[in-house]
Parts: sequence; C-alpha cells; structure tokens
Amino acid sequence: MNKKLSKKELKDKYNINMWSEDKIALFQDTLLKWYDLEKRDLPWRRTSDPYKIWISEIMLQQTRVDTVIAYYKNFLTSFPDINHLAEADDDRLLKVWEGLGYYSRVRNMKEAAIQVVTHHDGIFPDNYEEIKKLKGIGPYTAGAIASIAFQQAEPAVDGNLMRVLSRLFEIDIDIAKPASRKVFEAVMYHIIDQNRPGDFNQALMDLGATICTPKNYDPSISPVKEFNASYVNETYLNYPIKSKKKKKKIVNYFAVLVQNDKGEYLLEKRHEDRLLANMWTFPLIEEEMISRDSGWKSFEDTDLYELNDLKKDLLMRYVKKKYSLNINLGIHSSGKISHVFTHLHWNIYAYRASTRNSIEAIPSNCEWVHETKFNDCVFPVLQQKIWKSSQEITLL
DNA sequence: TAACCGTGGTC
DNA sequence: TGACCAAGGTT
Repeated sequence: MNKKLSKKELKDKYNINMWSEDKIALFQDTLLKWYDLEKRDLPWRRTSDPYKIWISEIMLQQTRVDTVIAYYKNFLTSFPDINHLAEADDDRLLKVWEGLGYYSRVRNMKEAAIQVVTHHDGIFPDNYEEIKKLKGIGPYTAGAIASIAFQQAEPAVDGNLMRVLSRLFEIDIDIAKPASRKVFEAVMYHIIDQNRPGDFNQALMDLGATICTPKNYDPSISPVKEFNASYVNETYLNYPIKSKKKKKKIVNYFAVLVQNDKGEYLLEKRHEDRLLANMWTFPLIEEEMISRDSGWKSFEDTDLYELNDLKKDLLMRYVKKKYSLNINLGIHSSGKISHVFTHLHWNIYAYRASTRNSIEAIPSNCEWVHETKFNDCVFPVLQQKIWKSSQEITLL
C-alpha cells in the first residue's frame, strides 16, 4: 500500500512546498475547466468500458497517440471483449500487434485476460489493488484504469506527470530514476481531485502532451501558470531534472536470404523470451560469431558491404553448421540497413543465397516460405526493412 | 537498481 | 544524424 506523506514530510525529505487546501481546490477547478474545454477527442475517451480503457493504456505505453489510434480500433474489432482475448490464438494476436513494438505487452495482455476470466468471472476488477495484480499492469496503468474507469482517487504517474509536477513544484529529483515515481505519487495524493480523479489524471497528461512539453516549452501559455513555481520563480528551464541515457551498443549482422529450388525463403522463428520474441526473420548472423570463430579481428566497415572469398567461405560454413544447408552465397550486400532498439543499434547487411539440397532437416524453428505467404507471417519492422532492401541486391 | 524490451517522429 | 522522446513493465 502507498503511504501518504504529510506536507511536512514532503518538505523535510524532498524540499517540496505543498499547497494549502484552498490553493489545491482552486488548482483542481482551473485545471478541470481547461480540460473540459480543450481535451483531445480520442476513441478511448468515448467509452467507460474498463476492457477498452485497458487496451488503450497498454498500447499507449511508450507509444504516440497518433500511432495507437488505428491499432486500437483494429484490436477491438478482432478481440471485442475480454473473453475473446483470453481465448485468442497467439499468432493471430501477435499479428494484430505487428509493427507496434514492445511485443511482450500483448503476450502479457492475454495472460491478464485469462486471469480475469479465471479469478473474476470475466468481470474486470474494479479497484487498484486487484487491477495491479494483472500481468503487464504496473503502478501507472493500474492507477489509470482505477481512476478513469472506476473513479478511484489513485494517481497515474507517467512521464508527462513527472515533468508537469517537477515544474509546478520545482522538484529536485531525477525523474529518470525508478524510485522517483513514488515521490510524485505522494504529491498526487495531495492534489488529486476526489470527485473527478480520472479526468484530473488525464488533464495533467494532456497538459504535459500539449503545453508543458519536453521541448519548445512556453510556460506563459499554460492555463495553470500562476500555480507554476518554476514559472513564477523563473527557474523553469531547470526542470525536470533528468539524467542522460546510456549509449546504445552497436552490433553488426549478416542477414542471409536463402532460396531453395522452389523459390521459397528460409525463415527463422525467434526465441520466445528474447528480443522480437516469436517473430519471423531471415537468418540473422552476428558478425562477431563469424569473426570470432575464424580467429579474425572484427571486420572493417567496408568488409561488410561486399564479401571477399575468405569471408564468403566463413559465412557459408556457418550457415552449413547452424542450418544444415549448403548454399551458394552472393557477394553483394543490400548496403547498410540500420535498425535502432531502445538499448541497441543494429547494422544489417543482407546477402542473397541459393540452395539445392538440405543436408539433413533444417532446424525445428525454421521453415521454407514463399514470398506470396509472407503476409501470413508475423514480421517485425526490422524484417520488413530487410525484405524491402533485398529487392535491390545485385545478384552475382 | 539497472538492463532489457520496438518503433516512428522530431530537431 | 545522433540523441531524445512517447499514457511503462518485468526481471
């Protein structure tokens, strides 16, 4: 359970000057009046169905509103209620999420749906504590659903709220640290509107998305500028405090597009609990796997674009070992295909190859698939990039 | 705690 | 163009 910090504790521990009750009431009134006039008209704001609100909240995690809208509508067409979701076919479910990213979200959603059907008779739980127990639902999402769908006075502290509150109260803690969220929740327990908690949370999010933005921030146009300590004190350029992210690790890959005598391509299903889990790609081979095996130093950048006889041989041997295939490998790549993840930067060089015979059976996580069937496969955007880029590879 | 987990937009 | 950002959660 969250323990509510008193105003004195907020001051003593975090140097936060909480407002008087009168000022809090005036802030609530001012913010909600602005929200009633200016709130964005979004599909999930036209329903009180906790299932639909839940879908929207999961999709919106680390994802822009504009991107989510089409996925949201399509998802509800495919899985109109929680029973359909609980019984969903895994591949069909992943297909609906294709391109949206963070694919564990949809896997967790099915598990949560099964939890609701099993433990709550298919009725979505109506309080923070029970909602929070569902797979894939953390403190933010539990607070959002509890407040928006069930009018519980629970904070929903996301990146927007931390930025907004940092500026309103001149809060000197690093919002990039996981532990900081609790401080902002403590602030929210004081100021959240007891009668309209869901609207209050969403109003602060809208304020953060449209006015109290990370860049190009102009505090003078805010409807609550008089409440903004960092505006009044002209310290707003200092907030929020946010530490820098680590640099991404750069990894080089070869993608090998092997076609058999029927013209089908070799596809590989990725491991079920790693990056791009359960999705299909052409075989991807880390450059380091090749260079290390051969006792070579890492390849020079230019070596990756075009293979000399030695490197071609190393790659063909690796494919033979791992995929039980003798291949004829082209030496011209697609050029560099860059794909950036949250913590990685991949450079991929795609090569075409052909094969006539398989030595043994191909590995169990691999299949031969004709390109006319690619629409039935769940492809990450990375795979789509490689496929598109491969059309331009020169043969020979 | 910090690392892991996607993608597209923006300056 | 690289770095940051967008309604975070899990391990």
